[in-house]
Amino acid sequence: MIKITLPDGSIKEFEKGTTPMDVARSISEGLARNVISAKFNNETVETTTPLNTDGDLVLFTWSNDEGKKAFWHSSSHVMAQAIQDLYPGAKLTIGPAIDRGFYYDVDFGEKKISENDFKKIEDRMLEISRGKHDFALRSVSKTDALEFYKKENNPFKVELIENLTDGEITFCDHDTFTDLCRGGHIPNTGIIKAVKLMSVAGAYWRGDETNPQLTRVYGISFPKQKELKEYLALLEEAKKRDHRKLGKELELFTFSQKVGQGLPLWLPKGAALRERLENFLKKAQKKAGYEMVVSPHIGHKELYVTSGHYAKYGEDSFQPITTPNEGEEFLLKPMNCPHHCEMYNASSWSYRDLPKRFAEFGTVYRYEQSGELHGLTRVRGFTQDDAHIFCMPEQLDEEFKKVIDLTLYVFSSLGFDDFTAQVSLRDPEKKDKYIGSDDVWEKAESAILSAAEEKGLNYVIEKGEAAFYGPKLDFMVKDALGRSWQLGTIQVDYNLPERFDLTYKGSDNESHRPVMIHRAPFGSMERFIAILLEHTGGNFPLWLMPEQAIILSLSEKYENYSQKVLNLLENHEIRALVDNRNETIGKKIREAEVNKFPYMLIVGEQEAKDGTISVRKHSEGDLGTMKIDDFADLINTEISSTLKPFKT
RNA sequence: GCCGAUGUAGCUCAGCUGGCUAGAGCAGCUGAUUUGUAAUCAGCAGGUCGUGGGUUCGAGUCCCUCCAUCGGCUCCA
Repeated sequence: MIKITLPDGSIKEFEKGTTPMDVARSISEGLARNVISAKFNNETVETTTPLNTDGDLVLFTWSNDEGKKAFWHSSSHVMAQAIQDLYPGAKLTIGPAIDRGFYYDVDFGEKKISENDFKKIEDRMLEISRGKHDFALRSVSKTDALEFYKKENNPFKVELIENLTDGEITFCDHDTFTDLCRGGHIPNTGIIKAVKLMSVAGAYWRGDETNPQLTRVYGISFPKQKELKEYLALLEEAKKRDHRKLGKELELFTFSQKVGQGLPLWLPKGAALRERLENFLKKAQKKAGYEMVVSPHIGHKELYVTSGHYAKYGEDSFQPITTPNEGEEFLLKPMNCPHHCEMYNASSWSYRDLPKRFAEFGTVYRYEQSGELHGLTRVRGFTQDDAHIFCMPEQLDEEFKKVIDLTLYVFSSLGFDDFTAQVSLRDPEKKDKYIGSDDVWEKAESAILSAAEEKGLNYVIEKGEAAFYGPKLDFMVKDALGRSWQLGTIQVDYNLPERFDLTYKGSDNESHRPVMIHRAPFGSMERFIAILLEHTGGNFPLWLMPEQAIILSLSEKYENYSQKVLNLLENHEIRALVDNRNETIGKKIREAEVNKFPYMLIVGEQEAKDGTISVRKHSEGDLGTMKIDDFADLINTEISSTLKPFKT
């Protein structure tokens, strides 16, 4: 007999060789019907894996992430089988589950696959599913595994197997199909009731650009048709929050083919919104001891040779501008740090002067690959809310933590509570990608980790994601479609101070090297506003809204009174405008709702007589009649509930 | 940059297998109406169908180039 501990702490005894499915059945028939995967002693097992020791067992259903993962992973096997049936000679590579669905990377040879092929693959998948084939995992020796795929003439699987250890290789069979697989399947294909292929894309073998490109087929599947419909409806909803669509509708920004791709044009409303965000941060930064600086949009090539950026990115940048007479080379500024280093070098500093915090809303230009550009989230010209802190090594910890506080303040003021902190360290396997000594990197990395730890951040560690000059702490936020974007960033840098020979005089009257922190709480104005748009659906916090209210006159007769109301609102520093068009009040309200005005103030005969306004709140409706002063109080209360002053 | 898709009026879209002067709604303009909480009515105007080339008696429609956009990959100082 073995003892199985369930998540609720209860312990049950079973015969040796019992399976997770048996355990489920012993609890209830309902659970047995719904269980689709399991973990035993924290390792993924099949529902049919015999259990031979005591241990902790967790059963998963569709409602768990692990259950979905097994479901989608199994679905990718089914898709692979369908593809092999329909396209003999197609070579399979890898096919994992992802956050939303699954994909399989396939080498189709000469054959091109497009969306037109989806229907028949989906149909074949459903046909396989209906066969209710069991998934069965079995061990194979390395020799047999290699022989299997050599016979299939599949170099990709052969390469994968060659990197595996003999004795740990498993194949998974279902129906007539066999795949190299480490496990984690649903009991049988029958519970896959709905499938949809989403898109095809090119993807490089093993993620390496120099490798052959494979065709990646994305799909998603569900245990019920209804859930697929709901998922597709959800995607449609998400499209409505797309910042590119909202930005156009709300007249915040635009792009022009003539101006050039990836170069956003900020329209009056968007520019005003940006300015409010900038002023908000400037105010907090002032309190936190930052000083504003300004640097030019181009810089001498030597500047970037010194910083090391030229060696790293020179070839892939916008190419230098050459002066006509002297032949000197200038680069469009791709980052502000070298400029700020030279500003630091303009004076000599004592340890008493540090930390020195130079801040700048610096517009930079980077030659991003054309296929990478994406609305406002990935552009070629953008403005960083940049600052560089020059401090003594012993001040690093405290300064770093202060920057975390500032970033958290920015995020909470704008309602971002669902971010992930990511500590990006260097890839220890590829040290040549980075500059600086091991010693310096270790210091910087441990400084970040301890600060993140001390601030109680819920963080993940990503190796190989560091900048070439130092590790960083990034604040990641998802867009409407669930894609993750880096917003705020804080980076520790021992390298630029070295390269620019930055010094300060210590209390010992000796010259010392300061440490540098690069930081941008928004990241860039462009990306931040884009993600904010997607999170709020265009209903920004009231303090940020381009217009906070619109005065709707009942007819042109009340033009004078509308104007008077507008003046009063301006006295209260409320941003408003008047809609005095010759249209019905119904139409004016509808348009104001569509355009997301937070408050609609309706004025007619009654209001003009009483000196009041009729207040309607966006998407909520009529709030009744009130005095202007009361409305101003309402606005100010709402603003102060989200926008609190920064406390150092 | 690579793989796949898309590009018709300011916006959202229709235009079947190539065939008269390319359509609609919204927005715009003009006029009527002077309005009480999500679209008043009528009229007018607006497009060299992304670009350049080709096939054809004839191209928005078929083929190729380039540009831009969308979904991914790679990249992201």
